[in-house]
Amino acid sequence: MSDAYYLKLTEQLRTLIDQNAALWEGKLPAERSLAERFATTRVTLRQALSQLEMEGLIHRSNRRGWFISPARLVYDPTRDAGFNDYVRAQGRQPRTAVLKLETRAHLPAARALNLPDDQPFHHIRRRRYVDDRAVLVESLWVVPTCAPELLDIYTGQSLWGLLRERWGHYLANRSIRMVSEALSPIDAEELLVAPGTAGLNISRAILDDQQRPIEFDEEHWLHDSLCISVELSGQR
Amino acid sequence: MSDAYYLKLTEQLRTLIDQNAALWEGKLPAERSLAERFATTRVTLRQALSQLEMEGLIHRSNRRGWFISPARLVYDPTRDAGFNDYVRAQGRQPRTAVLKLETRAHLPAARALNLPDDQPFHHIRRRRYVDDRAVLVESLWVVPTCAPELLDIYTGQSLWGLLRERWGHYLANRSIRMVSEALSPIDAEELLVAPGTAGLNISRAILDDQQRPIEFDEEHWLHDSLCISVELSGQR
DNA sequence: TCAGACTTCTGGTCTATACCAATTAGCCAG
DNA sequence: CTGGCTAATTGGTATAGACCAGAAGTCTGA
Repeated sequence: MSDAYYLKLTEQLRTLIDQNAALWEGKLPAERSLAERFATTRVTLRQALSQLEMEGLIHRSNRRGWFISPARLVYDPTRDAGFNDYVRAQGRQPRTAVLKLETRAHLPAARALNLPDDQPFHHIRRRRYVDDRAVLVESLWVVPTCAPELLDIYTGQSLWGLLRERWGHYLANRSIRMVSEALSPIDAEELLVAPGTAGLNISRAILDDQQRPIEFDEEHWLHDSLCISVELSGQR
Repeated sequence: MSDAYYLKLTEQLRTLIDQNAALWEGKLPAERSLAERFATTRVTLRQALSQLEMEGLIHRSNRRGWFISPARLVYDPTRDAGFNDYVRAQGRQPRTAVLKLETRAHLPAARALNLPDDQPFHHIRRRRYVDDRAVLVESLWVVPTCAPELLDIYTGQSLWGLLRERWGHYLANRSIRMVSEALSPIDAEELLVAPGTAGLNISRAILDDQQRPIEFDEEHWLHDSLCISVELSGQR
């Protein structure tokens, strides 16, 4: 049972990776050569690699091979510090690419904000990077009356900052949901990973201090690239 | 690329499961019979099943086969409502089994609470069930001076309730961390699943209102059995 | 020097098969 | 009906080999 070869292989690979991380510059040797080195099949080798992938030690990019995963980004979804700020605060390099700007209806957003099913939203879709690795894609659905000219002026900055400073919205009530998932083919492609890769879905519904709906957003993270951290003090 | 057969198979299985959920009483047919039905190999069939497993639609128990996963439990790790309470509030049946009671040092707990490495703790290890399915194992590490006779009187009730009511502790400062993981062989065995199954690690360090360390705990959940939900309002 | 075509390498997918060990189902005796 | 043994079933693991398409590296000609 627990004497399965692929589990031993997993351990051997783990130490091998530790030792040669610098030498390999973050990229593992080809599967075929690793399989040969351990005198096994690619199938079994891949089973072991998948274990390490689930642990978050390594990951693969498209068809380019296996890479050693960098340290996880620490992220507090309850704070509205901008992505750029807290990535830099951890000594990493953030980047954002805007993938889509449009206005249309979206059922999950409508449901989450208690609006009619055909309610239109300003939709922003963007991909975020840490040190040039794409780690998440997200879709933001903003109630148009809260930010009328949003799509004309948006160029990749912090949306919550805009909502607060330009339109004076007070993002008072946030309802946050986190679920592990398998990335959809669409999300996976935008993140340059295989469809079905493990991910984490974080979505928020945001209302102002008078319970008026403002925004709904949905983030799809690579599971190995973040560590969620929440600090609570005082009340209750 | 996206025309892979196992992805189509995944979709076919998804609808097949939807249709026959009641008929099968929660347990899928044998892999060999499913593979035959779809005229493919067990290898490919298992690849498709693994996809659905990652999505959280199905799961497997030990060597007993594939089962349809029940709805996720909604869980707010920032509240200290007892497990039993919120499981019942969702119309499910909770159960707890105490696996171990001991006093010893534990490095991660000491680190998290800023105590010396050799600091001893009262250690409680328990397994929790929802509707008779084991969904998590957890270890609690309590500073002995905060609850001297804990191990003598503990019989499976709410630990936080005890700390509050019996010893008058005010659990004011909580630092929570959530990370996806692959379940260790030990955790996996205690949950009756295969080693390396996808899981979610939730750990908390708890201090009182004067920053005195009280407790550290670490939960290992099956990834498909929970939906984390946090509600925030007002401040900031 | 450089863009573009060609070749090689490599990961992604799939088939076919086999053995083991744990679970389950069936059978039999008490 | 029950307890225990046996046999069939089934999931977990592993081998060996194959093809494809994308990525990377190489060569060529302008």
